[in-house]
Amino acid sequence: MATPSMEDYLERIYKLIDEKGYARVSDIAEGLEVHPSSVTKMIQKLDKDNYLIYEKYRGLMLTPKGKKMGKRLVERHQLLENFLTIIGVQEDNIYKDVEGIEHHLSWDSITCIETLVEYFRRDPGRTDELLNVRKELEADN
Amino acid sequence: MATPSMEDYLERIYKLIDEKGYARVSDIAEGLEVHPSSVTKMIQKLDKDNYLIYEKYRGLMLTPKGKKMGKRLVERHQLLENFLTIIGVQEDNIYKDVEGIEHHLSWDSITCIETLVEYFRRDPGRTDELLNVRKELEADN
DNA sequence: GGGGAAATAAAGCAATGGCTACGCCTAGCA
DNA sequence: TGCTAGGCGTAGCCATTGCTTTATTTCCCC
Ligand SMILES: [Mn+2]
Ligand SMILES: [Mn+2]
Ligand SMILES: [Mn+2]
Ligand SMILES: [Mn+2]
Repeated sequence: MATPSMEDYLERIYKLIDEKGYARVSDIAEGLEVHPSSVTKMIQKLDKDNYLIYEKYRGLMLTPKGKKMGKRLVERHQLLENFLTIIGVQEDNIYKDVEGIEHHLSWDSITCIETLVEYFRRDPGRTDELLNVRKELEADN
Repeated sequence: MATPSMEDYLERIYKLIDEKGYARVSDIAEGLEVHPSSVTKMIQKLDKDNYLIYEKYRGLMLTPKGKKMGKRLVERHQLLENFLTIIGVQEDNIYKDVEGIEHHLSWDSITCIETLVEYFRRDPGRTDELLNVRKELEADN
């Protein structure tokens, strides 16, 4: 099982490879706001757990396992951002909240949230009605 | 700011006082599945942070701050359980997921989830429609 | 007053993951 | 082709968190 931090690294690495074709230590470090030496250490851990193949000074390649997991992690993060956006959470809170909760939800829960997001996507009227509920609750207090 | 573990202790303490009128070290320990010495230590920390007033061998009393926070924590936990239940997460996953995410959501997010739960509560037809979306998605794959 | 249960203190441990300092590699330029 | 700057890696260290073990203290009730 990957720790929260391992997931954050893997997520970032997958995204970098997806967008730029490669993931350098310095880019990972910058993205996660840690020092490069921390990245090297974590990469070695991810290698040991077979998420990627690492060659010193040569870069890294995600294994099938790492690719699959990375993809899921990136999608999960995006899904949760969408979810919080839909239910009306303030922009400035979303990223931090997602960074926190993403590591603590079962895949069962993720699937259910996916369904929920799709539910609101299919009929924008539903979002309007949700907003109405919100307004009523605010008026009440 | 309280750490996740501090929140878990405070939540449990509030609940015990609410249900039995008092919170003994051994009950707290049992509920959280830790040793009594761990409880004593954490109680001292909570005392230092003014969530409660602690007298050795005499028990503890929540301060207004502690009461207020404890109440919010218990309600937050319950809300999140309701939320996951509504969207169709399996019983067996709910407790663990809630235990994890509850510490990582802003109060803004909590409020929005409250609204969402109320949205489904007001019209059970909405839950049915959500279930329909789910079935369609399942049929698709 | 004594026995036993409950609570506390002290010490230490393990996991995690960050940082600093310094040394090593290599791409790319001179 | 050799140098070197900057990227990368290693080693050692530290902070945090929260738990355990063990030993001692206190309380309560007989
Ligand atoms: Mn994260
Ligand atoms: Mn993320
Ligand atoms: Mn919890
Ligand atoms: Mn809880």
